[in-house]
Amino acid sequence: MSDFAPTEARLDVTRGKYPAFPRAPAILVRLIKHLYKEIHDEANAAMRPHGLNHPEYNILMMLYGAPDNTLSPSELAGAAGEKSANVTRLTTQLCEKGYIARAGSEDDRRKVALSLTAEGVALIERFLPDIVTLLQRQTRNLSAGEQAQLEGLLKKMLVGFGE
Amino acid sequence: MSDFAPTEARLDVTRGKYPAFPRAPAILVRLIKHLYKEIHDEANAAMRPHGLNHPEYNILMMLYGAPDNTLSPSELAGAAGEKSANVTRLTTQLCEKGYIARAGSEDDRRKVALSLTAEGVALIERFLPDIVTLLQRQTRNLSAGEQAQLEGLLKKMLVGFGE
DNA sequence: TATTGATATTTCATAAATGAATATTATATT
DNA sequence: AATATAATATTCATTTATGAAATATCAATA
Repeated sequence: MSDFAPTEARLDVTRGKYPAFPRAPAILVRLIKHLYKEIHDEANAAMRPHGLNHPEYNILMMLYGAPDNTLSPSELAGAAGEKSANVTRLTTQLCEKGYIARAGSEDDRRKVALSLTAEGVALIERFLPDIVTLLQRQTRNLSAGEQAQLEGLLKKMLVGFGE
Repeated sequence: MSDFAPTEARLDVTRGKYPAFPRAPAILVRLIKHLYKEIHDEANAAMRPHGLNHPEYNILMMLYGAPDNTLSPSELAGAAGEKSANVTRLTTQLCEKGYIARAGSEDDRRKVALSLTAEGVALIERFLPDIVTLLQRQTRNLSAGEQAQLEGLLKKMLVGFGE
């Protein structure tokens, strides 16, 4: 599932009817959407054998990337790109599975500290080989230089949001 | 919401613990995810005044881009990047709202033809100005050349999926 | 022509995500 | 200090999305 030609053809039809429709931005947005869906689906499939889905994987990885394996729900929401209500649900699930732990924060009693448990870390290190394989497959068509270039352009685009 | 520095910091922590984690691919995937979430949220917000959400918008636009404003559910699923079960639900909703119509196909009676109604076309042309504005804002940090470059790299990456 | 296998779509039960409202604590202002 | 404002998390009702199974049709072939 990676033929983008039909998408371009549809865009041409659209522009025939509505010439103001901006070709390049529309294509970019559609490409990002398609890539994300693929990433999401493949990550879901890769994580299923481990009893997780893509968003849960992400939550765990954000905590794994925190210096002390701990983040607050709002930090986690920003890091994982999830809405806070969803973070509550996801972390509750992960707590029930024993991979993370909840604790109140002392300095700011509004905050909650979400930390990986030893089991959580063990799980992560068990599935990471699969993820490494997946990431490398998903980017195998791009050279190192192209990856760097793409990274720069995506970052630049991202800055334009929410301002 | 567009500061990507914390993401990179987290990736460094991750790589400190698990050096095999590939930096560039991981960053790319996270960037795409963040961009998609922003695109999704902003499109949802932009479409709300028109009584639609982002996936419904997409369905309509895929039909608008079809030569005769008609596609089958499976074509629509591929075009919009939605699962077929979801396409059934979305198109049922849009039918109920009067924007698209369902008809059986004569040559292949398994197929269903989904077509924009006149109302559907009118709706699209009512909201398109908002979308044009949105698309231009979302890509305003990229020059035309950069947009073309980004398009090329994303397409190249997309080819790597599902093979 | 039966039979087998593939394709197209929908149904259904379940899971996942959202927006709005709420409760609680912190911070700023007067 | 009292009050208003902002930030943090959660709850809840609703919407949206998923995977697996079911239904119907077509296409090939034995």
